[in-house]
Amino acid sequence: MMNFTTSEENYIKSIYHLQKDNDTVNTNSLAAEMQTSAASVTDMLKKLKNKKLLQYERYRGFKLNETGKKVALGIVRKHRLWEYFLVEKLGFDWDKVHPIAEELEHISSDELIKRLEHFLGNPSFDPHGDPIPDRNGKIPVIKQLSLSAVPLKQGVTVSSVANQTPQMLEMLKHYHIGIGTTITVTRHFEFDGSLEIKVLKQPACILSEQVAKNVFVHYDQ
Amino acid sequence: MMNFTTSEENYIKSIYHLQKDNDTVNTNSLAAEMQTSAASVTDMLKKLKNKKLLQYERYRGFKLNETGKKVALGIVRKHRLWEYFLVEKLGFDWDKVHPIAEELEHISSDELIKRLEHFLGNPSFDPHGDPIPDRNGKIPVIKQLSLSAVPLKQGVTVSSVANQTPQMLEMLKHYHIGIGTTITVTRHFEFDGSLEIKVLKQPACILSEQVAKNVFVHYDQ
DNA sequence: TATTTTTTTTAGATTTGTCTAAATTTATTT
DNA sequence: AAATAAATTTAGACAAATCTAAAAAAAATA
Repeated sequence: MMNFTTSEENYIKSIYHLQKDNDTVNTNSLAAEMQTSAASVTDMLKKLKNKKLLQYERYRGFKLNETGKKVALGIVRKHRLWEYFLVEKLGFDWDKVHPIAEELEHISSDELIKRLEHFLGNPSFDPHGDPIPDRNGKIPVIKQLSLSAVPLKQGVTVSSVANQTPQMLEMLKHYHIGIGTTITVTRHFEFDGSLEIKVLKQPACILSEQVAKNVFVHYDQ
Repeated sequence: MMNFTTSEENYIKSIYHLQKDNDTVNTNSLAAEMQTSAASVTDMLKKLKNKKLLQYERYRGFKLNETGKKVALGIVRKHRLWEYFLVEKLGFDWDKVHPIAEELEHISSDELIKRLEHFLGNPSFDPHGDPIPDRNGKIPVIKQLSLSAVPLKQGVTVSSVANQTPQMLEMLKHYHIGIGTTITVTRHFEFDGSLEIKVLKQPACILSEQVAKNVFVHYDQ
């Protein structure tokens, strides 16, 4: 496989996250995402097109092709394995690991990642509940729904968090909500969509609809 | 503390290794060490002098000042902690970890290194027997001597290896010699300075003087 | 000591990734 | 459909890290 600079890898990763369900990405949104200028994005798009990682017609937007997606998945895989390491082995709080994993994901050795994965016990999900692609880019899936859609008195387990800003993670930590936390929704307030929930060993508390929409869960069995 | 680019850090580290006992370093030897041109070295020296990390008068050689040495020790510390991690936790052979640690040593988080050190059990020596500086740059010392200077029939333990080229490490692996290996010198051939040695559970073998000089040991007690 | 050799530095380019400002293309609104 | 606004690209510049070739300084030698 080819080698990429840290900067190229960061662009590839951001495009991957923006295009999600295969939507075409536009220059300004990538520039905003990466906190850079539209001109810089255009410059990099030319390079990545030359390296045959994306479809791109000027003024027409762009998206990663199959090769580009594979590269992106490799980076995402490294990022999430390192996050798992930082939380599970080094004891970091889950809301502190992102910037460190942003650096570690660019370490190039494949052998390192293979061994790290094995050392960690081949985890399928990172500390935020995001799936870790396997060596072939295959992503594990679980059936999950937003906490805001959960029926009353139904025990559910938190499986991932959509908005992963430090602000959100800090807030969830305050409510003692993390991946694996078991939650029961006790009331649903029609007025503003807020929820009263119960976490084991914690007093009942109220979550705004905005928060609840970003917390994803699966049913306990 | 200040931040440095990967390139600056690599120069600082190489100067540190070359100046050893505080000798002045010259441009060509640093260029050779870093496999770059003398002109590039001069360029970088100007930058590092501006950042007040070294004494440098043109045409007169250079050496790290106290600030520079502290920075260097920080990088060496990270390198050796990562090597320890790679060997002890991920199961790498000791002759394979250097290039990976060269990348990992530039990851910037201090908190990461603090936690990594604790996770590893605060090791004092890396897998090649080199001392790991502590958070304040203090380096642990042990009394050691070259295997070539060990008296006959005296049990000694390998504590470090001076020449760490892949070739040397490969060779020692072949002889089943590593850090912590117990060795007894059984004969000393005057003719070429070679040694006959005995490693536990291994047949006796002959080491050239060149190899023996690079293997450092301490007495068992 | 004068000359030659070696070492080091400077001068001027090159590549990568970035920028601002201007030009161009596309989209939106009267 | 013109005119205006928004999005995108191009042009030209800059900083970092590197290079080669030429110049300058120091060291070695005759």
